[in-house]
Amino acid sequence: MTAGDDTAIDGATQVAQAAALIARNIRSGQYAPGQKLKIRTLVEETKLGATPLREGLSRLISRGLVRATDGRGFSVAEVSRGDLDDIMRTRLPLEMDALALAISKGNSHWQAAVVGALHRLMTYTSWAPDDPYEAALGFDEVHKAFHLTLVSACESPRMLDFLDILYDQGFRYRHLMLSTVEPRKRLSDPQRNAEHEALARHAIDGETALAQSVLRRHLETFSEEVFKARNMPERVKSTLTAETV
Amino acid sequence: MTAGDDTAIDGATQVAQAAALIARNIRSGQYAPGQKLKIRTLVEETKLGATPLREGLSRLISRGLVRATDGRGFSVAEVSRGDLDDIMRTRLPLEMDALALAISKGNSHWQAAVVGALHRLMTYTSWAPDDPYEAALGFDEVHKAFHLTLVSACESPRMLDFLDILYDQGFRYRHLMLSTVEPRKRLSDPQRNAEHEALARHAIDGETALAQSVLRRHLETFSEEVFKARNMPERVKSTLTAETV
DNA sequence: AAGAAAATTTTTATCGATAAAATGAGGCAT
DNA sequence: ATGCCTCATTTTATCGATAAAAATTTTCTT
Repeated sequence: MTAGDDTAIDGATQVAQAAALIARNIRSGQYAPGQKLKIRTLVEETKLGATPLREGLSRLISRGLVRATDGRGFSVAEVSRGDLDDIMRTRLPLEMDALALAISKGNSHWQAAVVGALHRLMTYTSWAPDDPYEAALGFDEVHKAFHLTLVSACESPRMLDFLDILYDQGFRYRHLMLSTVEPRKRLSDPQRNAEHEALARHAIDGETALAQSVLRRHLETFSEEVFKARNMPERVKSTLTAETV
Repeated sequence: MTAGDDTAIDGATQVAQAAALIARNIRSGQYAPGQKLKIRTLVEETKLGATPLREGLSRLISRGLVRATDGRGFSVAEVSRGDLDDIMRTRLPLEMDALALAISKGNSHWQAAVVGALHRLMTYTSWAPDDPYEAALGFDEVHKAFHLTLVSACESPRMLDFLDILYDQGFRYRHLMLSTVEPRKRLSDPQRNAEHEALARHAIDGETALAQSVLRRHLETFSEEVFKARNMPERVKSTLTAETV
């Protein structure tokens, strides 16, 4: 229950520490969706000052993890079925395109990296930490690393950046799901694993169309996966209404 | 030359004002690429406090307009030919997909909005302000509004958000170009206008494939357009190197 | 006169205090 | 009770000051 574990990412400035810490606590579900983030409370939890904390929070806004309402502070971004669908729908064209680019531009160094990332992902359960919370966090990292490595050769900083943001947003849902299902089991879903393997193989073989079709299925089924495990509101507050335009 | 015009976006909090003001000055080229943004100077230019300014700057980081280096402050994001290519390359899959979605989901209300936005864009020169700087800024708004309206019916807040970010980043290049070429003329390029018209028509007619192919050409030629007008470094500093992954 | 070291000036990052705004709790008339 | 107003409390947003870190200039040594 202690939200701010003092495993502070030190060396960096306090603002960076604050942003990293808060981001991690949001991704991991430590800070619940919708929860208010009062600076006073945060100052006590973390040993950071109020000013750096505000700034750290500000930096997380356009990463979609934090919401700021003028005059009434910060809060954790909400979650909903529709929101997860939106994340995956946005990932789809970006990641499909980045994958195609990566396959066409990737050299042997990239191929080696993909093989390595896949290996770490497949064998994760064997070297994961015992603590289930830490294990889940570690899995996220390995899983994210795999997908990012796969597209890393696309040579587009922006696509990689956007994808990074979308992964971070998506991982919250996995954690919410994991909190009900037995962790160990979920971590090594044979179906998903097979997809990861196929994805890596096709990519390395230069089979763009095949790789893309696996990726598409992989992304399209994710929403279902998560929500058959846990019930969640279909819609939530005003996050998704039209005033965005 | 006075960077901080006091036409402050008031009502909102100082942080919001700061972010809006700085964003505008960066987009318009008022703040040059690479230029250092010292808070002390900004405090004098704008009538805002140091704390809100820092926070405002922080919020612009993940929008790609500002860069922060731990311990040595903020600076305006660099520009380069490669960077503009990256912006357009990232826009391509996102906007193509959003367009297809919008066409399939758009109702008559959306169609009306598209017609309206197109009309404002085509007739802009006739009602644009006399001051060339203001005129260029106004054109950006109308142009951005057209493209956003076109995809607005896609029902994906994230795609719209990402596209918004990419437009903002791209507009800097248009302004850099405009600073050498005679403004009036560039604003009503018949070639681009024809493309905008075709785009709108196909979209409204439900001709997804046609609309997409026009959009693709429209995006792919933009980089060339800009750089044949003004010379620019092919690459710049370390913005595009591989350490992003 | 060149280069290293020291001293000075800027500039950044952070703190603690405070005004302004929002929230919540009683009290009071209907 | 129900709705409305006032007052107390919490919380936010902002300021001014300061320690720490960088950049710049000066001084010293050879």
